[in-house]
Amino acid sequence: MITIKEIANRLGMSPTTVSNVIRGKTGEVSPETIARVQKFLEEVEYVPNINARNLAQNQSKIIGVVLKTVEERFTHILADAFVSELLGGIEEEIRRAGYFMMLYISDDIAEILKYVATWNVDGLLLFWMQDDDALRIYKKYRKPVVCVDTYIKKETIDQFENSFVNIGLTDEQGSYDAVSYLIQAGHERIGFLTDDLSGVDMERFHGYRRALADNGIEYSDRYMLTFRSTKEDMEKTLKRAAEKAKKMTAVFCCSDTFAVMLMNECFRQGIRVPEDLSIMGFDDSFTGKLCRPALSTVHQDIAYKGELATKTLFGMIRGERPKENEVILPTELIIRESIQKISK
Amino acid sequence: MITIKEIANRLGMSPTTVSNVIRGKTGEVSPETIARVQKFLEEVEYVPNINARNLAQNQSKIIGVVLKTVEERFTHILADAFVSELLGGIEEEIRRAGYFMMLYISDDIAEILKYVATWNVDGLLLFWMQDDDALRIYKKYRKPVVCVDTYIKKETIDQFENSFVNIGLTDEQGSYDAVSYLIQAGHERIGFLTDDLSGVDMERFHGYRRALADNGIEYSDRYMLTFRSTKEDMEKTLKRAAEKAKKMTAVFCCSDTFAVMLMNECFRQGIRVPEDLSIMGFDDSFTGKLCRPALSTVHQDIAYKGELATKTLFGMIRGERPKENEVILPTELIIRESIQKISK
DNA sequence: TTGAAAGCGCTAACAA
DNA sequence: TTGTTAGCGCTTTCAA
Repeated sequence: MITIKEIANRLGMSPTTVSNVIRGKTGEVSPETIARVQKFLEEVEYVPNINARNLAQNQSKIIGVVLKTVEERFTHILADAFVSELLGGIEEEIRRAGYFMMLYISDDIAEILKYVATWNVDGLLLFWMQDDDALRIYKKYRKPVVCVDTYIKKETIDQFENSFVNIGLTDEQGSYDAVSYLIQAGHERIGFLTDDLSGVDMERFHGYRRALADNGIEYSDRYMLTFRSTKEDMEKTLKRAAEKAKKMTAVFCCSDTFAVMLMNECFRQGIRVPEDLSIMGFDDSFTGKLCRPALSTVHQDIAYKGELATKTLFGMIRGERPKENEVILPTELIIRESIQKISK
Repeated sequence: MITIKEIANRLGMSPTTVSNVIRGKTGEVSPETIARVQKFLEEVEYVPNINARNLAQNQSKIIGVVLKTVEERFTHILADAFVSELLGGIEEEIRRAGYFMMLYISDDIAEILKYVATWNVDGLLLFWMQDDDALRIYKKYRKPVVCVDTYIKKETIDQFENSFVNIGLTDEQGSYDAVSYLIQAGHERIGFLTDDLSGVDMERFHGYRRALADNGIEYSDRYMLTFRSTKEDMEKTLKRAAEKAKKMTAVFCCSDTFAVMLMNECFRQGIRVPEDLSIMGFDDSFTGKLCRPALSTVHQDIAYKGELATKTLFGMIRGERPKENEVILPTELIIRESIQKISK
């Protein structure tokens, strides 16, 4: 690969001039020189060494995308429909901005911080962070960060010195709407399916509880259906959840992925959907759109969420202070076939 | 961020010594020094600047993953179930090896080459390349490359100087098996659904043709069902494909994604699956596993394919010459519910 | 308008 | 066993 120095030699000028042309600092270069250099650059197909540039400029043109995963997850996190749709939106925005995406997947915040520092990443996209994790990252990192689907305490936000930004969703309301619909349809024994009752799922749980309460239905722990989504436990706990669900008439699931998995487990166990059990999902991801019976779910625009988060991040990188520290995207209830009206 | 030089100053020793400790070149350093340095490194939480290291060593610790996409694809390529499962396998292997993954998505080989050169990527994973594209990349790049699902001409292989490696599949046989099964089940008017009749799909088409021929069924163009998978055309051409399929009793699809989309379009148009139309997929991806009626399909181990490709690449990076320039992974026919036996 | 020179943080050849 | 020094390719300040 040819270097600037070499080009300068061959053209009989200084590296500075060549560099100036390359970087479009053309105010300081005469038109003829510009033309000569540009012509030559094309001839030799010059490609800059980004490591050298980054070192000199103390930047990286990399956006770090941080996915906290659990060890031994039942499938790789990238294979999840929700995640991959989200990443699609993000990748496209990053590419459009002339940046590069680097994925940091780990269950260990310290490790992620190490990667981010070592690559000198220009901006960070954080997903589903727990309270202190986002703050820990920010405290060390001190460059633009945008969170997605992150609920943190008021006190924690204050420590962010006005630079906490989250792209969220009307999780509570979305789940409230969905569960209310189930209740309108005659259901009372409504399960709640999750694998980790925190963050987003906790909000959805609140919505679920509120809908029950508003309709005078008493909540009971028996309605909690919980997966352990490791390779080892998934099958077992899925099976158990479906069995437990036999005592109910409907289940609200915290994601379409889970809803569809439950649906399939039901088929396996001879539980008919929706005749024996109504199922409601959340996300309206690709998976959910294509299953049968078609899944009723809480729609969100997944790819747009990723796009918006990325755009917001680039705004901050350009030095714009975000107007608000939270953007809450809407949800919409979509009714398809997986829910049956029943008479009490 | 603290630098090696700074550390050396504070410890009253030379940068070389510190660097040697960091890189585990401990043969040349006394135990006491090692201990002192290591203790200090932890104290100050030293993180190397990877740009500087890469510049000095002329490497990058990056594996480039090249996905050639079409402009205005109907969904982002990352959102495809097959792609995301594959990437899952790859990402995990790359991470395990202590490398980093960078995605290069473009419809333009020249652009991809630019990225690869600019980042000085240590190895390249190429997918579904057309004949000359893989060669063009290799010719310029001249570092380890592993292709996945790439069919190229014999002459082209020769130009690779023994360093062409492909991880492939028994595409032709897999499709032959599937279509043969359909024929055994009494089908004769069997459609073939693809969006781009080249590479992998072309092989599958060969298998389809061979199965027809072996059973004395004449092929006709009328059986070709073709999507145009851009945002604009997808819906329209999907609709048309389903309509065309009304004249058939079965359709073999080149991917589960397409199979499931067709299935849904059928529901929309009131075509019952499998009563009116049997559908066979290919890949056995997550999407296909969860739809109803459960999809009959040609199974392949997608994540493993990614893993194997990545492992092979790392072998080459370590300087091992690959034993063979092609590994062909097996397929297996999986019969679920989307196919109906019919009497002729 | 152009060029010389220092420096980004690290590695590596060589000397001590 | 440790240190000196040059250099990776680029940017940037400052002088010409």
